[in-house]
Amino acid sequence: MRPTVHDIAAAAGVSLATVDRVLNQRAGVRTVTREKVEQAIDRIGYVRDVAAANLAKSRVYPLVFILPSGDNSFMRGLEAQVRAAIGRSPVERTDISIVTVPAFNADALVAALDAAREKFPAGVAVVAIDSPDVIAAVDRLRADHIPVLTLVSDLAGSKRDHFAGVDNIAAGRTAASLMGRFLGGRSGPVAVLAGSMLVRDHRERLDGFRAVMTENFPGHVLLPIVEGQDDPALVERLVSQVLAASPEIAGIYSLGAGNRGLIAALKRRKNAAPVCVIAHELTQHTRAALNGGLIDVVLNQDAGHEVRSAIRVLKAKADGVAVLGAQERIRLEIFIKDNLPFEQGSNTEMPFEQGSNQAPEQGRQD
Amino acid sequence: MRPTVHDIAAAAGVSLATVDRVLNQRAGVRTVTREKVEQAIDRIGYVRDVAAANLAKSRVYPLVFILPSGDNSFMRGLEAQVRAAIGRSPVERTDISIVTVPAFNADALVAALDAAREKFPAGVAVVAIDSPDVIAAVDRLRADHIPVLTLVSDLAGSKRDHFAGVDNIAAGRTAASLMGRFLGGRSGPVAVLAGSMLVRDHRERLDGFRAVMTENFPGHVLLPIVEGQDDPALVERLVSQVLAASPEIAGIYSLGAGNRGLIAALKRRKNAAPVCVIAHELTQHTRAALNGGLIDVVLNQDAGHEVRSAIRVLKAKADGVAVLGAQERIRLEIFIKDNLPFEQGSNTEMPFEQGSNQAPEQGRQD
DNA sequence: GAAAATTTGATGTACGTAAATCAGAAAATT
DNA sequence: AATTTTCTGATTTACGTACATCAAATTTTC
Repeated sequence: MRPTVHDIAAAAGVSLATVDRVLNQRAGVRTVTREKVEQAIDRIGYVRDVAAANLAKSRVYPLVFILPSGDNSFMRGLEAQVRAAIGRSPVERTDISIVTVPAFNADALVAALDAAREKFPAGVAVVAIDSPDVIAAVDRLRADHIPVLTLVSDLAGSKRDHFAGVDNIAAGRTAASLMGRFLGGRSGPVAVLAGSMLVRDHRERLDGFRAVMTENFPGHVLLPIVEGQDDPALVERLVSQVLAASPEIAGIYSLGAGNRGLIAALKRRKNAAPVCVIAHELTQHTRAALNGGLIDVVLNQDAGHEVRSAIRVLKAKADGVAVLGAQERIRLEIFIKDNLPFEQGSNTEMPFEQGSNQAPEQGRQD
Repeated sequence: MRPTVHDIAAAAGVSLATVDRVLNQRAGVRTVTREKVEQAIDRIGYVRDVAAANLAKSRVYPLVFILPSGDNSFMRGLEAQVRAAIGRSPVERTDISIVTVPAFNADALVAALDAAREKFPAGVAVVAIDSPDVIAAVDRLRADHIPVLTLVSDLAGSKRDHFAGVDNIAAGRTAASLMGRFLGGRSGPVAVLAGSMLVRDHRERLDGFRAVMTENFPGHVLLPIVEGQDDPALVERLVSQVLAASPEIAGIYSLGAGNRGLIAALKRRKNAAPVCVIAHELTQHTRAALNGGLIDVVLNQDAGHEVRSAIRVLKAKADGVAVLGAQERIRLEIFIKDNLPFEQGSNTEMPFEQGSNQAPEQGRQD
């Protein structure tokens, strides 16, 4: 049997009330007594039963998610995952609010972070823009002991507690490596399409891509970076211009969003030499393009996993408990036509029949 | 506030005791009363507080993991992950026992399954061998209402509740697609190295690989399948023979284990034409070979994720509650030299200081 | 060495559910 | 209508922790 607070009391030779004072750092315990209790705690290997503690506290975790607004399938998918988490709130004891701010606007983000701070939430998750003002705003939250987690794009130099997102340098390197090998002997320049150099994830992807291309595939010239602001309409115009200007183009690496525009531009480009296209984030559009052969590789981060991980980590940070590092690693998923997962509709297995504890007869629908 | 059993009682106009009888399907409730209660339950949207219920029940989940024994890095890694889960037992309320049986031995597996059944565990996870006897043994467990989960290799035709593993047909297809594209213009036959055709995961990988190779890359002849029994020593002998017999070989797909032997054989093969090598499972050996350029791609399934998912699913099945399908999808990870994750040592972030609920000062070591 | 301040103990209630007991009410059977 | 059987209500204890209150013991201060 796992030791309880009573066992601590007995082991330390003190009363339950004193154990409670130590465990929950209440005042009024002499240092000697506190040490006696703490020694007993790790002597008998006590670990607080978080479930029971939360029950007693009627603990809820008010969390704030700050996401960019705008017409961006990936971010809207991310928001949908947060909404799905809101649906699980009663079970997970969370109270999640979503705040959207204009994309690539540091001032708006700072305002949102400061507004969140006023409400003293148990944690804040934010898709960060890399700027000193944003770093300062994040550090203000941390100064108030509010855990902060960066989502998708990190914020180096800040005091944020955790980053839930992929290794974007590795993503860029992977894209370059696959691009180079897929192109094989073919020659021709390669275009890189980004959203904005203001966000760290885009910069890191570019750095990784450029490093591997210049080192391992110097035969392919990199065309000047195109910044499409993650906006499908703008992306389409810009890509069309690039394709017209460089008809001998061999590859395109789209490291940001707005791929709808990229795909539209590619579709209008008939009877020309094949282009190797690598894009980020699996959406209905990139999925269709992958199946249709317009895109060769999609690099993806699972938004659902990111959101669930973010919530787990923020709750753990709020409670001051450790997180399982391996579990919270966000994988860079590589999709080609052949390993596309089925589109998931309703994604629960074996719906729960209220009030039934019976083992189900069967349930095989993976 | 989330509704409780008391709210059900009030809403249905019955007593708490009756609500309890309905919720836990105890005898002695008239059908009309039961229906009245059930209607009240979904009218007010009651969801059982699993944490409180487990607390009241002092519930523990005895689980059995049946794994193949033998000198196989992947399986030993899987076992290590189960042991790690045993370390978390007090927190997760599990009581896990590990049973190892000789690999590719259906009779031994059946015996282990039947032995597990005697102990009436809350769930059984098994790395399945595809055979009618094993299917029958699994179905005997299910007949006793014991949830069964197949791990790594599935068991079609059985009544198993869930499969925790990757889509192996997609894995084979992915390997073929990458192989074909990496080979580019180069010609030459491709060798396939398997463990045994007795396990379904190996067969499915082969099927997927073969399908894409013959359809999209008919220029490459597939050499006869080599079965190395996942045994490094045997694999080394067999691969050396193949390399000697077909010096013009262009690619090798190792879809099973025992890659230590493959790597050793490749190392001994000096100054010959480059071979594109795709292998499964990231171990210290394949990782080193990937970094060293001996292997081009490693397809992987995260053993830690598989084990944690298996435990979550078995607990859910034992309680008859729904599982989050998306969360339990085991990803096929594709590793090339450029996206190898850092080797994880101790994998917890911010060790918990006993008895402290304080927010930590900082913690940035991703 | 007495008063004041601090520390400790004892005890009770609460969180939401499970499980048991026993008395009483309502049905079904004769 | 009386009896048996089945169903329902009321109440209590428990799980492990949090939190509050008040009394008693100990230490500190003057």
